[in-house]
Amino acid sequence: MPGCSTALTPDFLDRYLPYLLRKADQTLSAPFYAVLARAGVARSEWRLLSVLQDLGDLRVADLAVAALSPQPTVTHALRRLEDRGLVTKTVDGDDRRQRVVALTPAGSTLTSALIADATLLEGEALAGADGLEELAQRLRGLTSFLESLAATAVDDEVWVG
Amino acid sequence: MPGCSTALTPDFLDRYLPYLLRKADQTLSAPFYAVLARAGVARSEWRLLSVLQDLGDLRVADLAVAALSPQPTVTHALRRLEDRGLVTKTVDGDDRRQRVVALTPAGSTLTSALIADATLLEGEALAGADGLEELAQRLRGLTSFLESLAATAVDDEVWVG
DNA sequence: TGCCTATCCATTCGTATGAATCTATTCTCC
DNA sequence: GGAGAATAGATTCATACGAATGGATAGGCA
Repeated sequence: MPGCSTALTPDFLDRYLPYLLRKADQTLSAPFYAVLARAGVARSEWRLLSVLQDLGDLRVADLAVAALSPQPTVTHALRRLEDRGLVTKTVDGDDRRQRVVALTPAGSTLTSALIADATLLEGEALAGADGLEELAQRLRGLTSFLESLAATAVDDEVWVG
Repeated sequence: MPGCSTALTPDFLDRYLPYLLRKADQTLSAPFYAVLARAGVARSEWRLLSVLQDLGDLRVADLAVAALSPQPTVTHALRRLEDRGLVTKTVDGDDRRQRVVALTPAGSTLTSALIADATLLEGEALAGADGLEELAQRLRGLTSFLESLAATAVDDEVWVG
């Protein structure tokens, strides 16, 4: 008999934080993904647009970090957004390797509308849920805790290996 | 001058729960993704394997729901896993449209090892962080809250539209 | 200055993805 | 029991993805 019908690791997922985080994200984001589809904006593109609107002009590398995306994915998405006239890329004056990415007025208008929709939908979905600010605070805290660990680990590598 | 150098929606992302959830997930999961890459297991495949190990044999549709993946993505990934001898698909006796997916012994062994690694890495990363059980509890609560809302909305559609 | 290394971003290229669609099977109701 | 609706999952196909790599520029050092 190939296969085992009994779970050998019961409740692993229910305690595994990445699974819980992803599930909460998907459940919460699902309605907004429909908005994005109607606007013809891919999720990877939305991440770039929202970061640019939030943080202002950025270099490609910083954009990749902030948008939680690999750099080639960012470059590909930027080309699509540039073709649609939503962003511009200009060579940095000081360091000509760098490209500064900026929203165009059209891009900013579209992104503002999307952010408004996202905020509205999030508000609707979370109306009645409590302790959200604390949840957000815990998530920020967890992430910065993990990032500081990673930074330490990198330093160790430099010293040891 | 195309582009606006000032952020028009400052701190949107820092308050937007899906962004915080995704960022926490990626930061926490990064080390394990390296393990997966070494094992030659794609993330979409890992999600299927871990669900099967956790919940036991499942139909394709249930697997898609539990793995948070679209059904065609699941079917594609299952073919790859079947080719590698890690899962089997058998036609259900009662309803011959349904396929029951099960881990093979090899699949179960591999998945157990991956889950052990995931658990270990998670433990290392989170050592020193506190309030994790409460965070997990809040995430489970948030997700089930959102799911119950969605169920209500669907019911409303049935009654109204 | 000239060379070596590091960094930034673009490009290549094979693979994964998922919306739309199709086939097979089951259910419903007359 | 037969027609039509509903459901499970496979397939198609255009596109996105991202690991690996390349080309261009900058920085460090003899």
